[in-house]
Amino acid sequence: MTQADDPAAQDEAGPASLSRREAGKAERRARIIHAARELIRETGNAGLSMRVLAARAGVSLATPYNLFGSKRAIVLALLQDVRDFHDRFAHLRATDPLERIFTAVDIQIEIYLADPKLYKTMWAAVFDTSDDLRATLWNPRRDAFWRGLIAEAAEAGAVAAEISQDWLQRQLDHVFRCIMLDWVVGILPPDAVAPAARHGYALILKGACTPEWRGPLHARVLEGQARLETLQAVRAMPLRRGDGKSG
Amino acid sequence: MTQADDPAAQDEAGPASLSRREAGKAERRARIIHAARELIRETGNAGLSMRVLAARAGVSLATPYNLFGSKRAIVLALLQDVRDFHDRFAHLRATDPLERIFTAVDIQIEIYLADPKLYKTMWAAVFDTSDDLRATLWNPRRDAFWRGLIAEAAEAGAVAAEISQDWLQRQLDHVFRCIMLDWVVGILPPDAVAPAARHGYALILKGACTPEWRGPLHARVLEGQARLETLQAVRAMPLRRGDGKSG
DNA sequence: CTCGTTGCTGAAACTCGTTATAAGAATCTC
DNA sequence: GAGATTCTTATAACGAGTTTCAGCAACGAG
Repeated sequence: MTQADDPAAQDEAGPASLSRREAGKAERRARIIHAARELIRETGNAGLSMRVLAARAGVSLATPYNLFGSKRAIVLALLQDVRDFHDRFAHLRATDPLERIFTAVDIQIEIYLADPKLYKTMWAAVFDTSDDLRATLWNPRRDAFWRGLIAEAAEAGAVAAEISQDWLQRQLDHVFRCIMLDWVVGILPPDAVAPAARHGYALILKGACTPEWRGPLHARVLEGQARLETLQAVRAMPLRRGDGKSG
Repeated sequence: MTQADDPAAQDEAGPASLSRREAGKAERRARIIHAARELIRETGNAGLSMRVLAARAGVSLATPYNLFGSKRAIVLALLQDVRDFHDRFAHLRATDPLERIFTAVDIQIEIYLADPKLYKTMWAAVFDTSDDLRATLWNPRRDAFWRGLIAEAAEAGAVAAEISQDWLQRQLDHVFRCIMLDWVVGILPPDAVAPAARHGYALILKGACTPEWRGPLHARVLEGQARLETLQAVRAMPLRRGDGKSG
């Protein structure tokens, strides 16, 4: 749907300065990434074996290891170009600084849920504790983005001055990550992801806000609860199995 | 499938009621669990291979798979007997219903941090998304315990009536789990785990509490921040400076 | 005691991620 | 263009988790 095969999307600077050797490597890298995305989309998490990936990318088995280091690094490399998110967020104008935070969360979740096979695999790689690749994910840009949103909210007087913005962001991130994890393993159904995230964010932000913002945030908490309960009620309804897919 | 549902398999209190066959299985199970704990304590996460484990437990390689199903199931089985926690918590008397919640968190963290090798491995297994074993961890007892604490707090008028206790508990759990994850992968140093958890819990509970409890919870948020900043300051201090407690 | 069942053993095999190694091709340097 | 460097390729191998299967010992019931 997005730029699935866009090899030029990853080099941001000097295209002419690349030696031929480096250009070859970059092209092989792109082929591997492309093949990985395809394979994950086709067969899901389990379908991505390094041997199949190498064959699909038209390289030897050793090459992905030379260029990326490990399978997990390849999967995490897919996460890099989520700049789609920043584009979509840049187009957004909201006066309410807290509204901006909630919208950012929504956009992010929408992107992930639109391609479950791919992003479930990627988030599973995020929660992999085996090797030491967290620096890849702890993107400074991503961090800076959220910290900026919180700083804006603080400047607007929504977040209390004595609250540590760094730790506020971390706690929000905890909620987000665990909700993603629950989605990946199937505890949380897709349509509950956004409400659950909004509920958690509202709860934490309500704990960190100035008195005059308590009302709106409390309303958001209740709204999140209401949506979640509606979903659970629908799901608990047993016999209403009217999802006959014809064709 | 075969057995797979033997609720009190590890309980050695009732030997008479078990048939000899079941007793043998239970004893093998216990040996495997024991060997697993030993091996993890000795060599850490990576040192636990199924072949070594089987040899140490004095069983064949196939037996752990017969009795548990997978390596991950064995590691998660270690998590079952944290009844140590319930014992320690039962001895505790606190009038403040929120104080009880924070103390429960502290006790739990204390148990985990006291045996890092073992519990880092176990928590890593919790975050493993490969197979479908979440039911093992989503212990109904554990859930009921926390839900009970929150219900007590609600009865005492600390948690607002219109707040969903189920989702409040889930959001608290999100913070707890992600903090554990950050500890496992090394993002969060051991001495920051408890303050970070208290900070997150205070923030969320403050977002869910009744007006009269805002003050104490706000104080807890600030206290958590202060402890975290102290730790960061200590850590940022280069070591050539006299580290001793200069009076 | 006898027979059928249960389930462990031992060994082999399979898949997967990862590494090692030798050979050879492409690229850079002069 | 010749030599040196760098990287890919092909293939084998290792160790890991997991499965399979024949053989056999222990167990439960009659």
